[in-house]
Amino acid sequence: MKTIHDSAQLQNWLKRHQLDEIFPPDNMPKMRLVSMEAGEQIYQTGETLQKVHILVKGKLKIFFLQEDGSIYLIGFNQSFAILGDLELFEDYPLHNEVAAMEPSILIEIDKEELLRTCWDYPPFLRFLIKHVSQKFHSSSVKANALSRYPMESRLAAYLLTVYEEENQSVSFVKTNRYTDLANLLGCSYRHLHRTLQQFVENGWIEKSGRHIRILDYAVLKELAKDISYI
Amino acid sequence: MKTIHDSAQLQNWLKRHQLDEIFPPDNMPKMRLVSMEAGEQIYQTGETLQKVHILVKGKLKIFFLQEDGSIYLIGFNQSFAILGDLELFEDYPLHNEVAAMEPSILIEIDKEELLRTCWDYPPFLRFLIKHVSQKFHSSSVKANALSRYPMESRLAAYLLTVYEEENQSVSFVKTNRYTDLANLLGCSYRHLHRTLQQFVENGWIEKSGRHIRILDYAVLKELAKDISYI
DNA sequence: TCAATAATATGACATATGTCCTTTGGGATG
DNA sequence: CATCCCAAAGGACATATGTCATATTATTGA
Repeated sequence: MKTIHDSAQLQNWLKRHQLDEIFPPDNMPKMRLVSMEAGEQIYQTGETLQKVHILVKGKLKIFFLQEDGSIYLIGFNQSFAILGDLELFEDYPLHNEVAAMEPSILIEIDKEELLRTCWDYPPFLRFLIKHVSQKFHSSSVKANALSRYPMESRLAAYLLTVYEEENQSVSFVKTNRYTDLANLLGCSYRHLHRTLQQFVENGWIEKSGRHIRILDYAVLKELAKDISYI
Repeated sequence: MKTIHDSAQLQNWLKRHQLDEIFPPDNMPKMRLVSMEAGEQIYQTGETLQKVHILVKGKLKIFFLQEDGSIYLIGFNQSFAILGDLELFEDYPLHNEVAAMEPSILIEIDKEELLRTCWDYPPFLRFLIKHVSQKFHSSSVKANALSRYPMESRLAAYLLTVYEEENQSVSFVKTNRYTDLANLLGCSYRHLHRTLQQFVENGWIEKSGRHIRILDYAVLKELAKDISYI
């Protein structure tokens, strides 16, 4: 993560996402513009929140890291998102790990600084409420969907999401270790494998090592129902 | 739901739960104190939020009602809780149904009134953020737990929760139609029945019609792991 | 390059859960 | 009281998913 020393650009981003409206003009918190390269990660697991980040450009992947090291995909953030909003007023230990999927630009604000300047600024507080409410809503809808569909559907949904979000151009889904994918989908490695193989046998995907090519987009879409990892 | 015309008592509740601190003293929203009898329900499903309620005394049961009529238990609220906080700034159609489990007292505030008076009042906004964040957190922890344990555990957790929350004195769990319970637990009627029967065979519960008596509290507790419906 | 290690691939079997169908019992209703 | 109906109870079987063991392949480090 590198700091971009360019206050004009910072102003630009603030304007573009109407962030200038949520901070008190006469008491702006100090912020830094930072860039992340594709693949770069912010590790925060276990600690308490120190900095709040606002994604203004690029795409992020959000993980949930468990004690045993296994990883769950939570979702993707694109163009605009806030990281750390939930933990701003409540000191939960962080569980999320964030990785940039493409070169991304974020605004970084120190938590204490943000609280000091915006503690009493209603537009900021309303902004926060809106975002947390939205997160809550989409997360419960997602959780509900995830828990009631079979692996087949969840896998289809996952493949489509990653395919669409990550590298449509290549029409390949690159996975990490399949063990991680299994954890992410909430099933055993064995079962993931079985299901993948079944997809291959049905001609829906093509698989070589950790590369998966989507062959029948429509069928997967049908299988995925309304599940979405976004 | 009956209105309690007693402004002294209202003041009393506001003080007791430190609610006087979250409303602007010079611009208090109009509120009504209302009482609910045990068993009484507030139907809100499908509509958009009109009123916000703050539970100040008693106990509430929160359900989620689906289009097909099936009902899912979301949890219980006791002594103090806010209903409608999520929908205050975002117009989601309501899905929750609320029933009083014992005589309860709530403060009722019209949504528009609340927004008009507190829109710019930071203490109220911060109060809201805190509560929504907490809800979010506990709900994702719960969802995670629920999705990864077998029915046996979820059933045990459910029985214990209802037992503890609802009528410990009688040591009976009264259920509604078992079909509803099955939906609530996210399984088929058949499977619920099978699992209940297995509990009976193991001597953990005693079952006659829709009454279930808990016999082995400890074993169920062990089974329930960290699942909680509260 | 080769051995050591980690990850993938797969078979066999057990368990969890769903679907379908039939029977039974209790309460509502005429 | 007889009848009807809904929900409970349960049998039979199918499918989804997990566990364990083992073989195969890829990766890495000396």
